[in-house]
Amino acid sequence: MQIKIAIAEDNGFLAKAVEEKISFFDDLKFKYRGANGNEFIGKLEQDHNVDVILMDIQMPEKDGIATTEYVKNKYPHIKILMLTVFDDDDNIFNAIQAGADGYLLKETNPVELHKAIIDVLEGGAAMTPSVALKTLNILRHPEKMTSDRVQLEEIALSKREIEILDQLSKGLNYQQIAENLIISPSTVRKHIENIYKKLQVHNKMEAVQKAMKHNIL
Amino acid sequence: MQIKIAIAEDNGFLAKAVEEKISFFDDLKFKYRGANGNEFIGKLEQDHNVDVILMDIQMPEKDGIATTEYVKNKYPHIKILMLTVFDDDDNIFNAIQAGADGYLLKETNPVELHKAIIDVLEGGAAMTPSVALKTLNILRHPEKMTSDRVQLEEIALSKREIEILDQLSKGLNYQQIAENLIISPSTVRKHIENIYKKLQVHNKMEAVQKAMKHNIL
DNA sequence: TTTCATATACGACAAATGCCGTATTGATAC
DNA sequence: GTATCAATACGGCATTTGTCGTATATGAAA
Repeated sequence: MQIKIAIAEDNGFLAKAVEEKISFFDDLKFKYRGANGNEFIGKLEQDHNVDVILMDIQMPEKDGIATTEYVKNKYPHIKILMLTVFDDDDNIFNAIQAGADGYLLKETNPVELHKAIIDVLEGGAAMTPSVALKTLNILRHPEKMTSDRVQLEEIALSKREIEILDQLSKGLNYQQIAENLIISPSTVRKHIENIYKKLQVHNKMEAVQKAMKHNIL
Repeated sequence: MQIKIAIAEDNGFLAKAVEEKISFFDDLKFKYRGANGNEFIGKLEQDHNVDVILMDIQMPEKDGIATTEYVKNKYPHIKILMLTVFDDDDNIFNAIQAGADGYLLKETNPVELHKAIIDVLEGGAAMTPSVALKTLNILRHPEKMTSDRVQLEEIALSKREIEILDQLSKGLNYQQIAENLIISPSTVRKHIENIYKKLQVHNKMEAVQKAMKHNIL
């Protein structure tokens, strides 16, 4: 028996790309697509013999979060995989609250998409590593969940800089960080100098505070 | 460059099995194993040139959670993957709080283990679908998180000390704090000296981190 | 009443930090 | 093919911090 899949996605090109990924696998069958939340729900009401829905978040009329909420309420057995370009905390959190069974980024390759579909049908959850990381971060800072959770402007720290900032936040000094990362203390200092410039701060504590506020740490 | 892997696992057979899984891949290199938390930490102190640690939870002497906490504090750059048979909410939650970068069940096959190792090294998080599901469930019921959990021993800081620590945490220096509290910088320094003694730390960042951990701030 | 904790304050010294240069290499972008 | 960025690395210098020791005043606890 083939797994029946429906797509909710406004962008025609992206929808086609996803359809194509699905077509690679014999056990997957694309049924229909809705170009926005309301249109999709309309089609679903007509034909709800669907196993998995691949849902975009940003859609006109009714967005993916609201649509997920509606569908999960009326057809709780249908699995929903969010498939989106947005991987910010807010969207992830809201999608989970709405009842999504997984959260994938659009760059996900066909094999991973296939695996994710199987995973959710077997009762698990699926997420790309970067999203998994964000859910862990939310779990690590429960106090932030209740609060407003306003998304601040992105601050572009490099991977190395975040690594160093993380160690700074633990109270390690330049020497120790240098040893851990197997680089020279001079380099650590230079990295920190650059971090300060980017965050517009002037000492370790301010840097860590600002980073936490922006959910970088 | 090969990825250097250490294992913390008390059961010899299971440790061997994991070693074997690792040996399938040319880009992975097994370095050493500790049969309990303390033994493992001993070896790690000798040789911390390790990229990823595969950590069991249930171990004598010092369990995987406590060991993870210790390692993450001293070597925050080293990635830790929990590899265990327990997939209950408490263990998952505690492992995440301790700083684990991923949570895999022992039945994980070599290919998935390999992918998980790559994922965490690339800065993501890795988890098996059933665990991912549990984290989503925890996120869906945040009210359970606020409940007691683990209350750490009380630490008796005076009112003045807390006041100073609070300002420290904002990134203010001695001079600024002195002005705010209308006392001499010398006094601020002495207070901070006393705070360090009480918290058994040696710099601002550690003091603030410890205070936050104990809900003083 | 005497001890203890707290808050106040200063001096000295070594270590760490913040801030300014400059410079090379490799990867990515245009 | 060149410009930009990330990561690496060093030197210098003023400031800040961490750790001593010492000291006085006050209120609470023993």
